[in-house]
Amino acid sequence: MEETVKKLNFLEEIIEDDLKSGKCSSILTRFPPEPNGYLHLGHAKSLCINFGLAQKYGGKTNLRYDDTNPTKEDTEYVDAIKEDIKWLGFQWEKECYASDYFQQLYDWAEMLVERGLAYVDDQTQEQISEGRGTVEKPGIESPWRNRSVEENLRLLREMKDGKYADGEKVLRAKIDMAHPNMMFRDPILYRIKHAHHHRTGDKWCIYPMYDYTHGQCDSIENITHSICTLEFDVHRPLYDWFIQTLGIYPSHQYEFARLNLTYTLMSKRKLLELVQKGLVSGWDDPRMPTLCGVRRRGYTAEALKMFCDKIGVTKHDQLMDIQLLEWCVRQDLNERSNRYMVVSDDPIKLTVTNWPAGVTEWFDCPLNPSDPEGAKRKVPFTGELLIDRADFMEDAPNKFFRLKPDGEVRLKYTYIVKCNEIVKDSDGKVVELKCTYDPSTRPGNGEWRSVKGTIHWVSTRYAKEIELRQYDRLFTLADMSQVPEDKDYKDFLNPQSLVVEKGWCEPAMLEDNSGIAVQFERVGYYVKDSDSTLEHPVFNKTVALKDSYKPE
RNA sequence: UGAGAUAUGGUGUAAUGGUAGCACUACAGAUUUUGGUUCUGUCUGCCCAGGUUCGAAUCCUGGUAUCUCAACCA
Repeated sequence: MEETVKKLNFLEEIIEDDLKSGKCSSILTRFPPEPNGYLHLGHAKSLCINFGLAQKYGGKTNLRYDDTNPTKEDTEYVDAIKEDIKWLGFQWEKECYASDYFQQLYDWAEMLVERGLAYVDDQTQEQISEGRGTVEKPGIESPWRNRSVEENLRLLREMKDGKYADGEKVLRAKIDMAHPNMMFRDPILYRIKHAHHHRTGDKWCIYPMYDYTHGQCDSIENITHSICTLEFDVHRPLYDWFIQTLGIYPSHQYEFARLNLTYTLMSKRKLLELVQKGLVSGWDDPRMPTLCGVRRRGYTAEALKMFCDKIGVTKHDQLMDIQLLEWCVRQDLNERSNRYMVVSDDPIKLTVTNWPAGVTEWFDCPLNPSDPEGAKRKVPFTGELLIDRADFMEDAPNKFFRLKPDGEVRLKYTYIVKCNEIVKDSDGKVVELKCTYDPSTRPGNGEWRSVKGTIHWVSTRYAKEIELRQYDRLFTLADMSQVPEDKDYKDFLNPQSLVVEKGWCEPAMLEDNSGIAVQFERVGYYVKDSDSTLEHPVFNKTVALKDSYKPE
């Protein structure tokens, strides 16, 4: 009866070692989004790691906006990011902004200039790029590299004071133009941008670059473990260089593999393009992999966290099968979501010929069958019903368990009916089924009788018309990070990703505000009522039935 | 002959010199008032080649493959 102890991932090992060795007495992590877009599934992983680790080891996490590029950032994003983090159930210790530290960062820049470790470069962007060399060829030094400290200081101050136009000059660190790590070939520290910043307004016209900012911000906040994705691996030596050179609190950077999902685009830049070009209705379009998108689609925070827990934390690239995410969602929703019966699209009328005219019988049906004694909803049964067209088949194969001529089927939660007669229109299309019900099969009345099939139904008298939206994957290419060179990622947009059709539901569904939906077999239903004021995510009913039924 | 990182079933993830395990997927069966859920079973795996060792996914040597880096983005 050994308890299976969950193994530590490599970050947990590092933290436990640091705590044990006394390198730090408690941990402080940070979540550092740039407010230039909405959070997506990839961020969920980062969130779970940064906040989760801190929670596990009794530490804290700061929310820090990496807002060093005013031309791309906006308060709209700042607010949306907070909302998404809260929705996931995480609480940050301090809300910080890189822009809070602009003055400190600038003072350090002057210090570097004074120590001969930074200079103002007058080259154009193209010249700088050329001078940097390539991964295989060393770069060459800028002609401005050896200006005097006094001149550099004067120029830097003039840059700050707005004397120069955008792009005219930059401040660069003076390290090594032949360094094997490209990051060290005199990285740019400051560039001129006469742009309005969402927080500092017009106070600054020079803005620090990421590499010059991130480590110092971590250090200022005393972040013990700065956890980011793998592509920042090559930046780490530079991260350390600034901290060492400045002699400030030694934060350390650790990297993990970012999350990739099959059929899912996870690039903020491209998601922004989808929004801007109107290919989706917005960042919260339920087909988007954004947190607000999947939330609208009915995914729960618990499911996302379960998923993040399952995918682990490693250092090699991962392409997760989206089916694991969907499994987590079903797993969570299966126990908690309310279910209702819905009939979709082009239904068939089912008349119960031996049902007394005008009579309605109300059934108490469980909202969730995993708790049969739990909360109930009232469902009206009458003599005229609608069923899904897919639930009837005239020439049915043996394995078809639903309604067929002379066959029996249970109308979920109510009676067993038998199909006696098929009514067709002039085109031969089935328009009505005349059935008889067996009163002895009423649940709770005597002995229980089993039939092979159970189908959903709604009463024509009480049914509410709704809009059924069926969502599929937005993209058709399994690995969206591997779009072929000659193709545009938008070439792989799935035209069937959203199918809207008419449907009818039982009345109780429209009174439900639980906001919980479910998705089965990669297809989810999302329901809007006719006056379009309420959106009701709903537990699907026959989607799985239809999809998993394979004739022959 | 640039630097760095990483290699375990189809996909992810464990193993810290001692029986390669778990989850998802797929397939098969049982149960079932949703063809869902649940339960049971099956299929596939240590990048390659040497070496050390009684014993190697793990240690050593040499290969190979993949990813990241040449934005005044983060």
